[in-house]
Amino acid sequence: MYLSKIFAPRLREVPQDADTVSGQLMLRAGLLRKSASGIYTYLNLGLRVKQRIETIVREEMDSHGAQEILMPLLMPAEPWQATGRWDLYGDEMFKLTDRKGRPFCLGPTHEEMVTSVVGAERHSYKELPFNLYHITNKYRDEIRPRYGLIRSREFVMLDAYSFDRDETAVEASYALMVEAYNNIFHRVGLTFRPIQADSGAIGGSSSHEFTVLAENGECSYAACDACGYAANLEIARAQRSSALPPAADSVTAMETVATPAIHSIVEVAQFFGVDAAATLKSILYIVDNKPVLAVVSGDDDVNETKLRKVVHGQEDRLATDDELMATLGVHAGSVGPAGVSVPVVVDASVQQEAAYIAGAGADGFHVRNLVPDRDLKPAFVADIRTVRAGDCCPVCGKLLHTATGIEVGHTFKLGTKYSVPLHASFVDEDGSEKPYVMGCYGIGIGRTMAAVIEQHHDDKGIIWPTAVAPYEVIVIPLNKGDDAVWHAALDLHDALEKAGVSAVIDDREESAGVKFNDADLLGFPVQVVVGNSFLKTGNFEVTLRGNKADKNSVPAHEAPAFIEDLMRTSP
RNA sequence: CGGGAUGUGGCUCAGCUUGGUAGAGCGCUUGGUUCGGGACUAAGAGGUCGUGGGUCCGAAUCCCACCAUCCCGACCA
Repeated sequence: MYLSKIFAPRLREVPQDADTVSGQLMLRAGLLRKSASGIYTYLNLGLRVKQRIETIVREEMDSHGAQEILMPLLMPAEPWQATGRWDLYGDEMFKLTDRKGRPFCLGPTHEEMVTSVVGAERHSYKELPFNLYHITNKYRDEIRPRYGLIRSREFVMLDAYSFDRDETAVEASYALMVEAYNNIFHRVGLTFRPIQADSGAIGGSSSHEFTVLAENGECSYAACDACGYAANLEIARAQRSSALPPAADSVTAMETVATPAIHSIVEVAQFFGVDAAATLKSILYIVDNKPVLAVVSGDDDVNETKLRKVVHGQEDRLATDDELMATLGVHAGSVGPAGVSVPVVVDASVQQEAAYIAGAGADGFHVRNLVPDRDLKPAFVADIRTVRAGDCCPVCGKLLHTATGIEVGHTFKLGTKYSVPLHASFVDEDGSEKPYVMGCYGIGIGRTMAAVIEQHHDDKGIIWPTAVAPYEVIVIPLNKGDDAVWHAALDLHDALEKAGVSAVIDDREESAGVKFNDADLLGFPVQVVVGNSFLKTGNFEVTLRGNKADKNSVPAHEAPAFIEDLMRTSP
């Protein structure tokens, strides 16, 4: 391919609205153009990468027993209403109506659709298990699209759905998909780790996220290097390791202290001359329209996901100032946990026998010597704190660290959450109809592409892993005016193409510097320079984009074989 | 949804305070010179100044509304 013929307009300057390395590089290298916030056009080079990732995904899916289908993006509302997600998804779902006024949506995912398709037939247990997957666009009207392809409103996703006879059988289907996922992410060149995760809006019993380490990650997790425990911060557990409050003197009663203009935990700790760990933080939440007071150690943060689970809620949010006033008669800053009329959830790491300082439940006052065991009447005592770096691993007790990553894949065990409401059932051995036990498995293709760039770039540009590179080799003839150079370069290019190696030749009238910089920006794994050294010695200069220091001087006739060999032995 | 910012040739931005009819660099076209890490030179093309309205003799500039984009927040008492 002639470089001048590829529609991949490069940008010298960083586009103003790109907020991540991958986003900038995709725009700069001409892989992508933005159409609207969170909506992109894949230009040719970007499409090629996308297709290569999809090919790897298909190969692994097929070899792990899944079969490809294709479901519509535009879906009727009924199945969504049947599972309750029509409302649950809320504004995040792109909804529309047809000319007759019938409601439709642009699918944010496809559980309802596959389950309806499968449920329309009546299978025998003998035909189980089976797994259906497809790769298409998904639509989610994100509150705030961000990070280029990492959080967009239209995105390409693989999703696979397994159908099993029972809870035992689903384990095997799940394991198969986890294996396929591991293979896929290895093959595309990502370093990643599977972490335990919340199942969120999809629902279901357990789930894992496949997370690649990246600064621009949209997901935070805690991990233990000693035993391998890793979990999304939404659900991560830990042994609290920070300072403890002073032990209680059981005789001393709770005492109210005037604390004018003292609001934050930092101010409270300073005022009383204690560590933040000796204070309690009381925060009023509204969970499913009912108030719940969450109480954690002053140096901790409430984990809303955990809180929601404790009280079996669906949605939660912070109470507004007005609600706070109406419910507890106090402003933020003096909210206290003692003697309140709303349900109180106390974090399990709060010391029951210790003396804490907390808000007094009246503006401008705090209390000291609050002993939880004596002074609080919690509805629940449960783990509702967010894990922090420095906490200890819940499994082995070693130090936990936290990091952010990009969630590129997610696997869920769904149970019968969809098969029951959508009446998807099979006939079991005893002749009875039973709902399928389902699993679902998703991979963000565009996100994977972005993650690959996040992990494989330098200050010059992209460094594509060979497995997903839009082209594998770029041939750079310098001195285009010199016929010998040009023809040698073209011969190499043709020989590579004939050998099945995708190659680009930089046929432009540009100075050497421009060609080198563009080659580095575009990031094709192998660069071949045909220039002065060729004129002197007849050799090409072959380098890997990821290791420019190693220059290989290769005789022209040996170059194709050398390059193929080089690609085979490098990532 | 709240707060903030921005919107000017393809890109990055200046001009706006103090209204007088639009600029730079990059990119693009043509010619010449260059030719191993973003060359030089000459000549050129290219702009409804986000949209609509208002003020004014006159608006990119001032005022209002809307739209779009981005950032921050919705994370804490």
